[in-house]
Amino acid sequence: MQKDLTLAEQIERKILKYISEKGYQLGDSLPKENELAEILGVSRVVLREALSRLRILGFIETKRKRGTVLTSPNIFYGFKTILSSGTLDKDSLKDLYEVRLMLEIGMADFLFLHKEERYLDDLQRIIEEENMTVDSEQLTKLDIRFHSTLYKMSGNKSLYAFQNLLNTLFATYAPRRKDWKVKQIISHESLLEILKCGTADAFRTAMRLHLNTRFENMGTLFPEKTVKAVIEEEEGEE
Amino acid sequence: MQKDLTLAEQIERKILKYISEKGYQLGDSLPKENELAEILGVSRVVLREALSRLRILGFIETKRKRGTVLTSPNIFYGFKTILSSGTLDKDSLKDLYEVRLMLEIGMADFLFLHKEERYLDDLQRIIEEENMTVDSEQLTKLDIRFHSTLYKMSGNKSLYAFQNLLNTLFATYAPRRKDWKVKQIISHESLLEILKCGTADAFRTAMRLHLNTRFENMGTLFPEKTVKAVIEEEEGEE
DNA sequence: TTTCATTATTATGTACTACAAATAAATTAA
DNA sequence: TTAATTTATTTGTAGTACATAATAATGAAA
Repeated sequence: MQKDLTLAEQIERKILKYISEKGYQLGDSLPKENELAEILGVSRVVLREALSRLRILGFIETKRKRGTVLTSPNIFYGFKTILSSGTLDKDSLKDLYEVRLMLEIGMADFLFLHKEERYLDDLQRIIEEENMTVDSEQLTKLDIRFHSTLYKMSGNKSLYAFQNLLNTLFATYAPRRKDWKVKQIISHESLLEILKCGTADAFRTAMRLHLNTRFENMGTLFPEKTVKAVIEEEEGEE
Repeated sequence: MQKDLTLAEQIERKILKYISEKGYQLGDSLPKENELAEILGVSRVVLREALSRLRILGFIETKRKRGTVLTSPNIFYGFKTILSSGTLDKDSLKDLYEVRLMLEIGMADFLFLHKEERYLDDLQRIIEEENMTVDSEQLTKLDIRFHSTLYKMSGNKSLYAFQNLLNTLFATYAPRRKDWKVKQIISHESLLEILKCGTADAFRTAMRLHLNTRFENMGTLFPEKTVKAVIEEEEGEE
């Protein structure tokens, strides 16, 4: 196999193995660094590098004196760093933009699965606020809140976290056109109406139409897709 | 703000800043560790920890003697580690399972946008192979290939990489029921037919029906959703 | 001169030690 | 009992030394 792993990377896995073997739960504390280093048979420097890697993935949190405690790994931890580093290439940016559109259209079934009064009320309130303002900036905020509420309503926590990341990303990278509100075919009211007494299938169609401006803008937002998506084989190897 | 960042984390950002300021391109080499440590005014240990963090995110690759070279950050690098660590909690697993369903239904528009003969031919070939076997394992492989081809056809490279990860994940965590093939309402043939001369809207509906077994199985695959998705505010802070 | 094997160089990888800093816990004072 | 202070402990940072591996340089043989 590929044994060109650095020691720190090997230790990283060993720690994960150690955690699962010992049956540690979330919130539990690991042995202190000196002990763990001895247990795993490496220097503290290497151990710390391994711990650092686990920390960036959200597996652990460390505090002085308190030690190393297990936390729920946050899938989007590294994701966030990359997004905020500004080094994301145009293609990846466009990819993410597309993914968001897919998700909003594809989440319909789960919205109906987790439909609750409180969410519908929230949406209703947002719509009412929208009808009371003409301020472009305010409308944008309300629009984000509307869609954000949908993500929350989907009952998918990971998805919600993901969406929050993308919101901040596209707020800077993909600003809206001035006329986005005017050109929308399907309004938020219509979407809410379907949510209340329609079907998932109808919602998908409506959402697709609602997002028409986003689809249209894609060409101008991400003009030069140079690499024509020649996807080479990178099947999931261990 | 939150200045409780460890020095290594600060240096991590400083390095990213340094890279962009110096105008380094992909493939370029960074100064060697000793120099960079001096430039940034920290010890080599801290620098190495920062570099390690960047390496896990895919920003850099390091090799003995050759040094540190810039690489394209892989969004799913950390993702992969978490998935393969086996420490992902049930809820997150279910979340990802759901996300995949959303994506397959929501990708319709992009399939029609990037429709090409070669993809349709690929799909056709897979279907023919399916019709020639009754082996359950073989059919599963072909099913994965069919859907994988769709992801590729979406023209979204990131999405395709993501899907490959999920494939390996759910192959172990969410095995199929014996009768999955029998109970499918919409066949691969039908999907292909719609791709050839249908609409995105029709494809969405068809795909939703095609995935009906997946939707049904979700309850049995992920029984105890303990935490009732009480999503606390974690808006995208910097 | 070309080719191959050997040696030297160099940058990363690992280890050890020492001390700084922060904070939970213990202790003392009010 | 409560608040302030000290103590002990654990992570965070730094410096140094050496191991290891990959490249570059050297030299011998064809």
